[in-house]
Amino acid sequence: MEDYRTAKLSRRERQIMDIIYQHGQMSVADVLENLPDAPSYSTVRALLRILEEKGHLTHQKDGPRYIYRPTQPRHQAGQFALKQVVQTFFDKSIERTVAALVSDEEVSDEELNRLSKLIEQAKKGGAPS
Amino acid sequence: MEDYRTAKLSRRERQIMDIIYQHGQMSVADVLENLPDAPSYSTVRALLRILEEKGHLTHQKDGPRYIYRPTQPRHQAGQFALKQVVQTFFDKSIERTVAALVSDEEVSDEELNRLSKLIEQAKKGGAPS
DNA sequence: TTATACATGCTAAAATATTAGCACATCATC
DNA sequence: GATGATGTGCTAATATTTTAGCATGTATAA
Repeated sequence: MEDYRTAKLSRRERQIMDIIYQHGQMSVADVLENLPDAPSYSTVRALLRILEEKGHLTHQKDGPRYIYRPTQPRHQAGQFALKQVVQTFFDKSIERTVAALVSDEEVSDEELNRLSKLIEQAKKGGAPS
Repeated sequence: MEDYRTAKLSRRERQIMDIIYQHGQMSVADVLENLPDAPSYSTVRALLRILEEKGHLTHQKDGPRYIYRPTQPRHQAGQFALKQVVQTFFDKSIERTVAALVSDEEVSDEELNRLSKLIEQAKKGGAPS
């Protein structure tokens, strides 16, 4: 399976994929609403059709309208996307990436505690170094 | 300042920005080597010129040749890119993002320990919840 | 049932991105 | 200083993306 961001997607196509991944599944009208510099309804439909042809989306019917969703599972696409960011901006270092995550936002102590637990669990469960 | 992934960049333009962010700075030949489905030398030069016009790159001379580097600092671009991935694939949850980071790779215990320290420091130094 | 709103199927025009080619400059080397 | 290798500046053709429009189907409500 391939990262759709590595795939040969055009600007609009990528925008649409991002939006649909964020929301899970969407109708044409939903996509149109969430698309910056929104083009026409026809335009969005054309792009969705192309993305389906390329294998990145499927649709099912919901009454008269189509509901589109990604073919690749969200968690998998997320792993790829994350990996690419880590590689591009953080020298493939998970540590630097996490540092950026906890420094940027105002992360609550509560959330930091949950992160600690998370890492403790990884220590127990994960592969030995 | 804006995320260059949100900006109106074409497929090739984005590829090039990613490659240059990853390496810091590059000559035309360097970019060409690292570009998938490599086009011609002329093509790469044209794209670099466009990216410079759009304000995403600058160049300086290194003897006879141009060395290109991003105008936006890497750490800043990284923050934006990371944020977008967190929003698109992990419901804006830092916790889920970190979970994905430590689950995907074989992360060493050593690295996990460093992560623990990192988070402890964030608890002390960060803004109170 | 019939009119209306809203959906898709298909086609084609317009805009943009992608690419290559030619002319000219610059550096290193003989 | 001539010559070849390797740069850039600029221009134009090609391919792709992006867009809209018209014809047609389908659910809904009067």
